[in-house]
Amino acid sequence: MATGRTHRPATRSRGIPEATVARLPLYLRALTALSERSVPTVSSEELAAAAGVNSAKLRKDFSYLGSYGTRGVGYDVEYLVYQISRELGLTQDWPVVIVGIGNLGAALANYGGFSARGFRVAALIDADPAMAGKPVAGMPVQHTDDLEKIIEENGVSIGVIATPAGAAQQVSERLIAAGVTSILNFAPTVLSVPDGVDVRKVDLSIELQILAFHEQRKAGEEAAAGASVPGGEGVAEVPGAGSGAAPAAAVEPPAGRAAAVARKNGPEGDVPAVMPA
Amino acid sequence: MATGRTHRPATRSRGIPEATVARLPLYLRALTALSERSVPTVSSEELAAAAGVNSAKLRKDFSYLGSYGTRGVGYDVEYLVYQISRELGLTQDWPVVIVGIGNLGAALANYGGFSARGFRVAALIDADPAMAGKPVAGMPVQHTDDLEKIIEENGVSIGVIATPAGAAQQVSERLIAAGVTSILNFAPTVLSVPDGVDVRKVDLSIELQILAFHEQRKAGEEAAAGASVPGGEGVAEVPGAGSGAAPAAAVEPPAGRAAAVARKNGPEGDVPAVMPA
DNA sequence: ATGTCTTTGTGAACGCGTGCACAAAGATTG
DNA sequence: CAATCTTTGTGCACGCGTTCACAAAGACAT
Repeated sequence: MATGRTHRPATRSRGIPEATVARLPLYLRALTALSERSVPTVSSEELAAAAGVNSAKLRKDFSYLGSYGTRGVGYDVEYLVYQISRELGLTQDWPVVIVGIGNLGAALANYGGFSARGFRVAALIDADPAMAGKPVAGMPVQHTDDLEKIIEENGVSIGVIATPAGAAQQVSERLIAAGVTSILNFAPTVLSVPDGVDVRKVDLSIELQILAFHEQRKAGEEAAAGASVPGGEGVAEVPGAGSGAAPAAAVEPPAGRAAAVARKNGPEGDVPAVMPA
Repeated sequence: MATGRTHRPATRSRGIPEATVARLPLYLRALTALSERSVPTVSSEELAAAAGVNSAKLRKDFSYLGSYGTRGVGYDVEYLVYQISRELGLTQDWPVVIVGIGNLGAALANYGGFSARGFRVAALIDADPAMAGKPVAGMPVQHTDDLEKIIEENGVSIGVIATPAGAAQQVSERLIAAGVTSILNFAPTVLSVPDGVDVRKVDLSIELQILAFHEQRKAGEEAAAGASVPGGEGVAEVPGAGSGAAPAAAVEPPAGRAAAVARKNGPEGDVPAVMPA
């Protein structure tokens, strides 16, 4: 999953553990699918399988919401859909703004999943004057100058940041000053926000790096365990055809402990692309 | 953060806790920024602040990697950058494929963060024949028919799925059969994969739902605590101008316990958009 | 009405992650 | 070389989250 956790640690909300809250949308999705197939009831076992979790965990999660099941039968699908929706606040309409209409921002604006669940894109905002007025996803992009006005007029409390990293902190401050109290941040930066403001982070490159870690570990284990293909430097014609991955080129050797003290910009030369990692 | 966790629970890899691994990319980013500014060393306190974590946590995290600091001084930036890069496997080149070149897939292809950190987009794959050959991010889209061939020829072990929900499971199976062992899934579905395959999930609508939960809770607390604005149904002229959010319309009342048994498609009518939630 | 069978709801144990607080280590100064 | 000061590395305790396992509750059959 590509979701980091930037949350106040404890503050168990109304007794519902944070971990449980994070799973409720998962259950809701599975239940919605069942509802569409007109399935009247489900057991914890079935629903857990559909959501990809342990059935005991699911039952405990639901127990925090109340006793909504019937022993010997299971859970009423429609009823549970409503209860979870209500608990998550999806029975309300949440206007959101997307700031930063680049590749990602435009994709988010076009993403159907938002409107499908009670989230209404109230406005698209970008700092580029050339973007102003341009329609994206059937909606004219507005300029950053009007950010505060837009937030207040629409009663927006949730903001999505899809700007380059450099602009994210400042944008978040303006959003918060205007009344936003929840932020979904796609920019690869750590946002510092005052207490009471929730930030959730989606960072694509971090997710890939975590995968790379496990991938490397797998490759290492494999090499260590089965001592097959012993010819270390053997010329592999078709690299990794089949199982094991085949990393292509090695990069940048050590560089010596505290050697390079004042190097202007190391060989790792991160020329910041559209959105630097 | 917008990252769910779909991971084998324990299996502490080589003694490095999963939670630590998830933070390493964060440290790496902060360190890279310092490196670019030619800062030679940092204390755990400074680096922790830059990464947005507790300094004790950071030191403990680094202790899993080894003793790379110098007491009384701090950590050598360049050296630490290398060590973390190596630990994460970023000193290798990781070819990835992106499957599903819709709005999101195209945005991902254009996203600079990938190539900036050792991840090379080896191919873009889409099931739509009309897309085949079309250039996206300076690279021709290839058809799904060639998926296996592409994976094997390029030694790809990491796949990114950005297809509609309905296609994701099947795509994952083909990727895995062809040799992919790590998947970053943007489709709103629970993928079931064999042991040994890592899946990380990025789900935009889930992140928003979690924010909505907290947002609702804040609004509730506010209403409960400060009994100001007592006129429950009072007509708010400018909704939520300033602090509290202003949810607009209420949706779908209860529906009565086990009443609606066999409803074809509830009022929640989820007409699946481009990417259904 | 009684018994059986299914499935929930939860008490309890365990393990991981976090954060405090401090001793050990090394740099630096006199 | 000794004293002081800074900062790391970690032992320990605490709390959250997960999982097991089972008693209680209700449906259903007889």
